[in-house]
Amino acid sequence: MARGRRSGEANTAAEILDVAERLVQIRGFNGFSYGDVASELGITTAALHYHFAGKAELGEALIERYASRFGEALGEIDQHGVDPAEKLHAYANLYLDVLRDHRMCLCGMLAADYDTLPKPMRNAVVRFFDDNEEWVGRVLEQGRAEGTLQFTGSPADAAQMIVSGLEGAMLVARPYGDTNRFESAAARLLAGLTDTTRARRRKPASLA
Amino acid sequence: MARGRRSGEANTAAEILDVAERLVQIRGFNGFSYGDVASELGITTAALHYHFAGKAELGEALIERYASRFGEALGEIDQHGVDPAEKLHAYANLYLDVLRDHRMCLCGMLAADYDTLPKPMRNAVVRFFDDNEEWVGRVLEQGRAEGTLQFTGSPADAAQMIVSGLEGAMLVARPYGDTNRFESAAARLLAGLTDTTRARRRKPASLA
DNA sequence: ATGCTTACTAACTAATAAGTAAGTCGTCAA
DNA sequence: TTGACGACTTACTTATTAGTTAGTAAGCAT
Repeated sequence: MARGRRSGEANTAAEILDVAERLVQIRGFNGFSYGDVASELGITTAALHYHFAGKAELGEALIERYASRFGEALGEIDQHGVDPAEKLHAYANLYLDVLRDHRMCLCGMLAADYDTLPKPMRNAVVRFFDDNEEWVGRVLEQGRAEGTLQFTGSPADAAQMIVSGLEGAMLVARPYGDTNRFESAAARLLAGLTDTTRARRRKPASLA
Repeated sequence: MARGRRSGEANTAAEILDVAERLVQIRGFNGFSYGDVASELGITTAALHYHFAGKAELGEALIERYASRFGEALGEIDQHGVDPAEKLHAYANLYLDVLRDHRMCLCGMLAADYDTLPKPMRNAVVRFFDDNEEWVGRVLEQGRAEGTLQFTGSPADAAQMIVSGLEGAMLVARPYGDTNRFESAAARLLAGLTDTTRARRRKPASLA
């Protein structure tokens, strides 16, 4: 035990990730520095460089951990939630929990910063969305097969709208500091799939 | 005339806003510097400070101009678009035009950066969303009155979902570099309002 | 022609940024 | 008990940041 020298005695790498994660979710990847993280933990920036070679590597580790936790949460929903509609609500609640912490989704924030990110981080961000959409798509497919969910077009397409809709609802809710805004938008987003009075087979409306 | 001394002879303040606007939309407010703008225009950062006291003031001017242009575009839709459903599609196309330029909505981007913004910029960002939601809300109200648009709850609530849904669709589409992603999500978002078993075709507009 | 204003530049500064090299201190395995 | 290792710190460097100060060239009004 007590492998470190610091008072807290805990796993410094994990603490760095905790602080950096919160800062990215609140301030964006270009809105925080190694100095911010270090001073909050009472260590030096050199210590950060010891654990994570650079900001790029820290960022990668951040997404990796976030995605894996998110994946675990999805697994838990799969185990507990029976009804696809319930699964979707549980999924939206994952976002709500983040928002309640006054945070943006890590990857939603990084999507905004996308053009400034190192390539490995970019790839990891896209993978996060891919994985999420795949999971939501499977739930939608299941719901349609069971007859409890209705939507037009492919499950993948509908999943894209759900995921990006939730991300957008978080994005806009934060400036208002109002979780109700998110809850209302999320509910409306999902209502379109569970409302049985909605049309069943309409032509795929096109923009423009 | 020819009040400036630079070769291009044009309005430097407007050029600064043009460059800064693009940089914010692509890289975020913390992802560009006075130096970036200045070097792109072939002037010094001191010249930027002459026109805009600081980054905060530049940011304010950016939002003000963007919001006013957006407001003009909404006014044009009001003049030309008869049908509320068409208005909504025209509204979504405003976003699509931005995305085609590989940009995020200025205020969507600033919503991500919100916690790091000076207070005047924060207020201006919220005002942008308020104005947009108000406009969309009015269109929804009109559509419901005409019977061409259907939705539950208040128009303001539904407008919130539309606006944040479109912002999210832009946010997520950019990492994929795929405007189709946005178009598909936007169409689906609006389909929920126009697409019911009752309204198969839009009826002739009885109101302007 | 003189002075005022506009639109800048050159040349700084102080603060912060990420990153590096070398050394220190405690723990553990042999 | 020693010496390797892990987890740091001290003390830097180099680049970039926003911002300032003083000066200057050109045009305009009087």
